[in-house]
Amino acid sequence: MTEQQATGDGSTGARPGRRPTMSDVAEKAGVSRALVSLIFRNAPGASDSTRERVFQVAKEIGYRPDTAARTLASSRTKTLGVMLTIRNPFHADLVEACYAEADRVGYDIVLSTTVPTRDEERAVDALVGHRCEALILFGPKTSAAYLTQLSREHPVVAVSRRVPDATLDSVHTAEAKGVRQAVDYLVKEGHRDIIHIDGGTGPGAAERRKAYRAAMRKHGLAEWVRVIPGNHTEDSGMRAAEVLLGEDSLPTAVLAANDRCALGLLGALHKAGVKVPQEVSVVGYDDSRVAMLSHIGLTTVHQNADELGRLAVRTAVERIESPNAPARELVLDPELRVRDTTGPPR
Amino acid sequence: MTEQQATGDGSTGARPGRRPTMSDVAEKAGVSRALVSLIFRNAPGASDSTRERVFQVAKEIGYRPDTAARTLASSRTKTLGVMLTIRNPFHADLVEACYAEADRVGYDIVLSTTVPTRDEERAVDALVGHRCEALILFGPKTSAAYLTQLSREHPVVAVSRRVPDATLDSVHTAEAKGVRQAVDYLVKEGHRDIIHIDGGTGPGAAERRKAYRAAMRKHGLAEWVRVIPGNHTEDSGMRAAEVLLGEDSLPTAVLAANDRCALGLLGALHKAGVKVPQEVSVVGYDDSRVAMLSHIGLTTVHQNADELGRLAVRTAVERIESPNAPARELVLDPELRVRDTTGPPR
DNA sequence: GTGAAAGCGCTAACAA
DNA sequence: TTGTTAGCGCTTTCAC
Repeated sequence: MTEQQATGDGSTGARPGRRPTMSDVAEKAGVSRALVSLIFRNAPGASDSTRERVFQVAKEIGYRPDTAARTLASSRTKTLGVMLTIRNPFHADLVEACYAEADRVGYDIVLSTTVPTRDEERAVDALVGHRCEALILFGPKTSAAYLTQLSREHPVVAVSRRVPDATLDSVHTAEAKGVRQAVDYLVKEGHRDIIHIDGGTGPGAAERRKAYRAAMRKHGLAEWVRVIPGNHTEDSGMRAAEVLLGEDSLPTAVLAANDRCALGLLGALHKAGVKVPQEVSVVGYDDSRVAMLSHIGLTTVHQNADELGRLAVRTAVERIESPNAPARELVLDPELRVRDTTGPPR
Repeated sequence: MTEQQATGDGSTGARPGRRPTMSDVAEKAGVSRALVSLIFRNAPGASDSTRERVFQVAKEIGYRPDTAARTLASSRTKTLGVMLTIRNPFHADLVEACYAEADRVGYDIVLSTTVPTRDEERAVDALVGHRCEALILFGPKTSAAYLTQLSREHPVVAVSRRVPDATLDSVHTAEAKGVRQAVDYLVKEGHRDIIHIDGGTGPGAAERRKAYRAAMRKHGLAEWVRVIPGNHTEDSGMRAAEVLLGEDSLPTAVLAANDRCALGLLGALHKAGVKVPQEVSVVGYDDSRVAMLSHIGLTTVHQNADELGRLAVRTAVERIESPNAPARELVLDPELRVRDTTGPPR
């Protein structure tokens, strides 16, 4: 690393001076503080010309409303809290959809991510601390008990996770249906030795596992059922590949836990010189936009992120408005998207 | 979509009731409010047993400190604001590194992302509204004037973007060095027809473009210089592929704007049946972890995200502590990582 | 449109 | 350890 002084005037301009308040704006614009408040909330009661002048002055002196003060003073924050895992590309798709819908319905969004050093509980605490009016949790892995408790205190919407017997709203895809489509398709192509890499405790994993077993049984393929432990990361795909490559023969098809897992698997297979789909077919799950742009078109079960995000926000807002309405479970249909990583068995 | 009532007790438990405050905790624990405050700030002055009891009670009644009130009351928030683009996988790497370092130095982080419907200015406003003590901006594309103005009002650290003559701190990679390494390597492999897909207004793009031209000239390859317009998304890689595939012959090597661009390019080339690296060599830039796990090992210029994030936080904190110190520019050396998308020309 | 006043839930400083 | 006090910057209500 090299360090150099920037070529500027030798010091940052950042004056530690007092940050401008609403009073400063009011004074400079020659109006009352109440009026400024009203204008910034864009409530009716100020003329257009005054409005404009106030905004102008605010800009000049660099005034920005203080969210903390605003939050504290008003009962409402008009804010939705979203918990996500920043490393998950599918979550990025969801976030974009949430913002779009939140804009439409007049809510702000605050983000809180889990990272290896920051668990879900901390992420949620941050959101609650910011007084979000509802929490939208992307694929929470925490216990059902925790979720239930949380939902007693705040409106909570779980995305991509079913919470059986829940007192909270959830929005997710019909996991079983997606898996069934994938298995049906593979069987139709002629596959029998179809294995599944498990998603562990990841969202939807249990349903997918169960659906895989059921679908295999339905096709009279019970004896071929095999579930390799894993999770929803690229790493688990790579590990699964290691396991498989260490055995006498490869299965003819693999149903990965999700796209990330499939990507890891593909990478490892490629490195080992295994041809996809000629030697092994691989199916993902999610159809996150990044996966779509992967080197090779991944056959995967499409989840409609735009719709999922939109519904999550809509559900959250409706829950805020009617806290006592019955809990709802919104289920979207997935859709198998056949692309280039699948074909007939070798 | 299907909608069903959850199988729970028919209603969310979310009681719209008052949220517990510090006073509630104090009362229930039989101590003073001041003591509770003190305990939650983990300041000295309470016995361990009291501490424990207070936390216990807080948990029971579901109390969480109110960030807004806390922020408003105290002059400091101990919070760093990070602006990112959620769709950018490299930013995910940076965020993780920032959290790790922030934890170490006792700061919180609040995230604000740009999405297609939310520009950088809005993202920054949100951060400032939350009274972040410093702003860390990942690859800001906004004008230098805006950044300069902003840095007059708040400590600002720009990551992955040089701001010439700046009054703000920046942390980035020596772009030119990375590009030079890539071109040197390609030339050594025998390439001459090396083109560059431009990163447009993206962070580092101008430097990379310039360095590409310089490196080509240095090798006496000035007549081969060719820059295709683009940006830092997968899409631009796909578009560039379209352009190239529509011409008489392909270049033998492509230096993509970044990994995402390279990924898009690879996907499109693959679909068109073009073999990489046999027919075309492709080099990315960033070495984001996702790219590493791509189907094929991408040759790319590695930027040390962990170190970049760590330094960004460190710089931000130092700036908060000494607002008038001279602005600094921290430059990390990149490193070419040769993997599987490059080889000798056809 | 103004001006005043109360209060949001907390911090911070003080005296007890 | 306790209570008290005075704000933090804003919203909200009210009379003007």
